[in-house]
Amino acid sequence: LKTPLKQAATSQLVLTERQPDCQPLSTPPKPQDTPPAEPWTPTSNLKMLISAASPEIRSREQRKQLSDTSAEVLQAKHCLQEHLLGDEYEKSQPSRKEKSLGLLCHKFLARYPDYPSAAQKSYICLDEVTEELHVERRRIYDIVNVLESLHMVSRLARNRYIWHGRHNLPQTLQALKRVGEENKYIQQIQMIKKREYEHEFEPDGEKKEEMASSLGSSEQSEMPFVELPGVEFRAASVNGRKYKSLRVMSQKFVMLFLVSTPQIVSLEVAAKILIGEDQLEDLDKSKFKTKIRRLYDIANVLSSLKLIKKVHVTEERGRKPAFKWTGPEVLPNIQDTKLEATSTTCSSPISESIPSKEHCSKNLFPSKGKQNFTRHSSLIKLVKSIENDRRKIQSAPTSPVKISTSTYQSLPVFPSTIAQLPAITKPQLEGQSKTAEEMQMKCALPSAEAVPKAEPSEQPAPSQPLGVSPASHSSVSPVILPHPHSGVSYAIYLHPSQAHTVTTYSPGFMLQPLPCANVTGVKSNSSKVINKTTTEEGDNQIATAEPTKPLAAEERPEMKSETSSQRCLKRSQALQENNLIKRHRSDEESLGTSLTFFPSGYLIPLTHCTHGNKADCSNKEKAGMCSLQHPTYSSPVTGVIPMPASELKTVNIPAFHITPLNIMLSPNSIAAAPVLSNSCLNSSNASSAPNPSSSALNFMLQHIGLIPAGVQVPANPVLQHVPASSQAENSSHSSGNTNLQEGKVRTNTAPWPWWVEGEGQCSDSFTAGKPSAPKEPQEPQAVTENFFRTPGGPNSGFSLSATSEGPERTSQGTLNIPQRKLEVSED
DNA sequence: ATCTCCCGCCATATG
DNA sequence: CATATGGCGGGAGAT
Repeated sequence: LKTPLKQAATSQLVLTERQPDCQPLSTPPKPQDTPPAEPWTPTSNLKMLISAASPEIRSREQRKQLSDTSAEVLQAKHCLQEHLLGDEYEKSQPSRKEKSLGLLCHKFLARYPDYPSAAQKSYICLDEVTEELHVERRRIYDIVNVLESLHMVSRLARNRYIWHGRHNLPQTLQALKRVGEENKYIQQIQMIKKREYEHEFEPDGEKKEEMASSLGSSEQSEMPFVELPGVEFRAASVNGRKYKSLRVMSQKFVMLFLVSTPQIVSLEVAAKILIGEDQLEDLDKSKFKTKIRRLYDIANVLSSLKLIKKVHVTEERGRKPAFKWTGPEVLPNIQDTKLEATSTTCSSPISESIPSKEHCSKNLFPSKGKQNFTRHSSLIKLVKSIENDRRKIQSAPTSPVKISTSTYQSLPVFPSTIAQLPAITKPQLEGQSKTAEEMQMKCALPSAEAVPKAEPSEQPAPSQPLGVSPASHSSVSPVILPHPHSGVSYAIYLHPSQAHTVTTYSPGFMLQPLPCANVTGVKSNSSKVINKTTTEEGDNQIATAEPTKPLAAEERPEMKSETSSQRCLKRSQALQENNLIKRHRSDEESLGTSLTFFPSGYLIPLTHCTHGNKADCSNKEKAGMCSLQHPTYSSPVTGVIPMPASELKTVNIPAFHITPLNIMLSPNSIAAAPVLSNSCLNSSNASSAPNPSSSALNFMLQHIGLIPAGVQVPANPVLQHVPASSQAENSSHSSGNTNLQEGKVRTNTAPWPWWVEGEGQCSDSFTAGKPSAPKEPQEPQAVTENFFRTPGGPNSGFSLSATSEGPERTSQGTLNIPQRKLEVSED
């Protein structure tokens, strides 16, 4: 019986504490029995206590535990008791919530820096984690799987994962968004909603067929895991079809957010769509339930990552659980050109900006032997064309994707959904990029004076198992390693802050297209920035163990932007333009200084340089490449029209710049590091690609040509139309006038993780002040959701436009069906 | 009662 | 074969 359990919990812990040797708690709690090997040291007990008490304390203490004394233990105990007392007489500990995946995930995340520097690659050992976090292994898998879907971690081998942190996030999100668009999720969503709607009226409309057909057509039966250039799944082995669930489900779930306009997705809809993809119209109820369960699991993790937040949408039916995207905005996918630097932080600029197509590569080549997923710039082109073709095909009214069914694990021949190109391996880039100088620069820049902080004790200097790249890393890496959370990472975050000054136009964006350009004086700036950041943090910083945590940085932009967001629009653009110009100059200047961050994925070409002697070759080539690239990426960012090709050529960017970039680029993925040597020539498709530079050029040109003038102005057409939409939440300015619309959104802005909210116990020094903040903004906002936007008729192929163009297009053909009211309430 | 979602059995995959 | 992974769904807290 559970009841006894609860009460006993506390006492149990206490007891256990003093009996190091004895079998822990054999009493009520089952969990205890399980841990066989674990030596129940006072410390471990302490940990438990702490964890029970509050996350913050726990994580903080956890690290320091190395040399605890009995005194400490007692103290901890004390605290715990106090918490208990102060709180509620005993309704405490092992409550279900304390075991929630969300909380667990937080603990997990607390162990690693959001933006680990290249030097601090952390490895995750599941055994350690499970032990330290006191959880069943199974749970960790849940977390890791979701993280994997976001490319925040990747599996190395049994029991081993690498932590990438959020570096890849922007890239991933963009890729996901793109895939989501290609999958026409929007339509699917609308479909479902429409269906519901119809159901209301007609007792049992025979819409089935309609829906079935439409849905069926649009649904992709298969949708392999979306990969990123540098983060493929380790080992082809991992390719089994089983790679379906959590991982993929998670990605799909995220996609839904990214594509839907009010960025709110109800579980119900999500579940239906996800099911739909797996099997046609399966009205299986139990299946639905299961799906929902999984979605909750995923949602919990995503919530911990603060990518989404739980809300409730209230419609006619009643209120349904839903989630709202609170993560970084993802720039509108401008068709293939994806050059925009979506970077959140300068740290990752590079990675994110990699051309979209690349993102989309999937890992479908199971059977094919190892097949390095080396991506060639030349390939990109190819891919692109393929993609286009595919789209066209897909666009066919009927069932586009079906083909791919077989695709699942067979032929590379069929590019199933998106181009599954071998990706340029990030590692490669990394590998080459890592030059001693770079490293040094890096080190220097991020105030080496790390904050004195207890850090993950272990950090087992991993012996790089993998060949090439690792080696290079390691050799160089000795440097930094200050503190995971401190130094290096900071520099990175900072940029974004600067960024918004410039890029204000998109308020909620965490990842602004950063003004990479203006980053010139990194060093000096960095220090400044840091200060800034810290100050700002004060307000709503999460009471995590590490105050310094990057998270703060993320949130920053929002706040700032809020204040002046609107007017900034204009200005920002102007500024951006200026920046652009500046950038060029600065680039030159900064040669010595370095640390110029280049946003874009334009690095791709660089890859080629990989082969041969890293340094020299790369520089030369890079320089060339960069020149080409440079204009390209800049334009998207700024919203300016792409420069003429001629200019592209002319622009010379010193090789140096590149270097820095690279660093940032490849924060992670040691694993990959495929073949450095033959990367260029590599494999299959290479044939079509003559030489890198030329191909790159072509690529570029193509893009330019392809890019319609309108496209580049991301400015979110959607937002304009629907002011209150996604971003409405936090922006005070918007709230006022939004009332014209029908629905209401009650926003209860609570920055805190939901679980933290109610708990008085949590209030530690940190948390104490918190509660107050969240409450204030309870202003109702109006949001109207365009549920039924349909791009053309049911059969009209939206293919071309929709897919490639993104939002704008979609909205054009929009057919607004009765807008429904919906009320979104948080919590 | 409904919403959440933890727990852990057990099928698979991996080594 | 022993383990590591990870579907999956019962069923119990939380509301």
